[in-house]
Amino acid sequence: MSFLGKLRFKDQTFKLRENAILDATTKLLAAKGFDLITMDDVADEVGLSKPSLYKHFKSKEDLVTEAMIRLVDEALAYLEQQPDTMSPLERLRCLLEWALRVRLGGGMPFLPSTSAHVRAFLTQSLRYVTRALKLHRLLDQVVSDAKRNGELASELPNDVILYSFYSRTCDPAVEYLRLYGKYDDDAIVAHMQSVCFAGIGTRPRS
Amino acid sequence: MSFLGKLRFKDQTFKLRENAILDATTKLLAAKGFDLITMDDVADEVGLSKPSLYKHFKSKEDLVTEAMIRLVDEALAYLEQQPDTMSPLERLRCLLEWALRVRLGGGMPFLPSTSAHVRAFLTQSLRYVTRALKLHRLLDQVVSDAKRNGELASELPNDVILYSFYSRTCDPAVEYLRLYGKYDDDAIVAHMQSVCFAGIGTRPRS
DNA sequence: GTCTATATGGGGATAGAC
DNA sequence: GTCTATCCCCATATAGAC
Repeated sequence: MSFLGKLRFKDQTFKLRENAILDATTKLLAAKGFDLITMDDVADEVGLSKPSLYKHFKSKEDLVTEAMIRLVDEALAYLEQQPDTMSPLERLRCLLEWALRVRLGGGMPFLPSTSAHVRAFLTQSLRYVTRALKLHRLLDQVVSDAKRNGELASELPNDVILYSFYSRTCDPAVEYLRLYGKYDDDAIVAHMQSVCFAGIGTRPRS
Repeated sequence: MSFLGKLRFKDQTFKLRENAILDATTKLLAAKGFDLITMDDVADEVGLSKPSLYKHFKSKEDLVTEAMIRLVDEALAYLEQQPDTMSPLERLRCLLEWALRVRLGGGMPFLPSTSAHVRAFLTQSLRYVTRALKLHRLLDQVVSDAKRNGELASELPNDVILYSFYSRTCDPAVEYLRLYGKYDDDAIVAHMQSVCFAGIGTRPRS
């Protein structure tokens, strides 16, 4: 609860409620996607009425934007918390694991590939774009380091690696593996990491 | 036009119009996604009025289902047309290239990962599911063959390989590479194939 | 089978009382 | 700031003339 700082009591409860709303939004977004969510759904999930929602967020798009911003902030926080001793490759492996486990736990993937509409209004939000860019720049540096270390394919351009990495965090294969493959979370994470870094082709014998 | 067979003239024009509608639907689906398409959009694109659309397809969901079915049929046709001399790995490489080029040309990815809603009603359609399953079984055999040949990672289960492969055909990385990476189609296909089969990690020296 | 015109319903957003 | 009740747009789907 440290994020509350020294707010007055009323402001604290306000912040807490806002976070509860964002939690519900995140959960519903993961489950149903933007277009299938109604503001009534969110209100019901939080145990609030719809008009109260609009006191906190001025529109559905604004609400979702804030949820996405919070998610990127969490990713940034996760990166910063990694110990300096970690190799670049380990950083990426762990970040992928973190993102996958967030999803498997009912959270959201942090790339809005799901909907052209969502992508459109997110890129309109300066606050979102700023954070996304910051994350992108940090990871770009990690990728450069990893290539220099010989931990990532130096023949691939950085952006190819990065976009592929992002795509793995929101890969629909995860849902299919859980639904039809009946794997548990650990197995799914392991397989996704394996495919992400080594592909589906034959690997060199170790 | 051989698909028209020996239909009477009226039935032929009917079939042709139906195909034009499906073409428009496919194009719009790729561009905007299911939720953002309106039946007016489709009608305008074909040069028809909305009620006429409903003479051909009884609902928006039905329309989209038919478009997806046609797409899976095209994938099946593409597979069958491959020469017997092709290795299993080559079959997969070429199928991936085919799917990616369909997308890059304004077409649709053949996995409905885009929307929970779309996935829901597609899996309700027996005709769609039947075809999707047929494609899945065919590819499962190809994967088994490739593993036996030492062309694919034998340590990965078939379904992990297959779902990963499907995901590459509708990978959002493609759009990002085109939009922000400024790669041409050939480069995008090459990079996506490279990442799909060898991952982003260090590759063995050749 | 094609059109113009219209019905229907759902969901985003708000008015106004408390 | 929270609620109940309501507005109103928009998109799916249809009625009915030709």
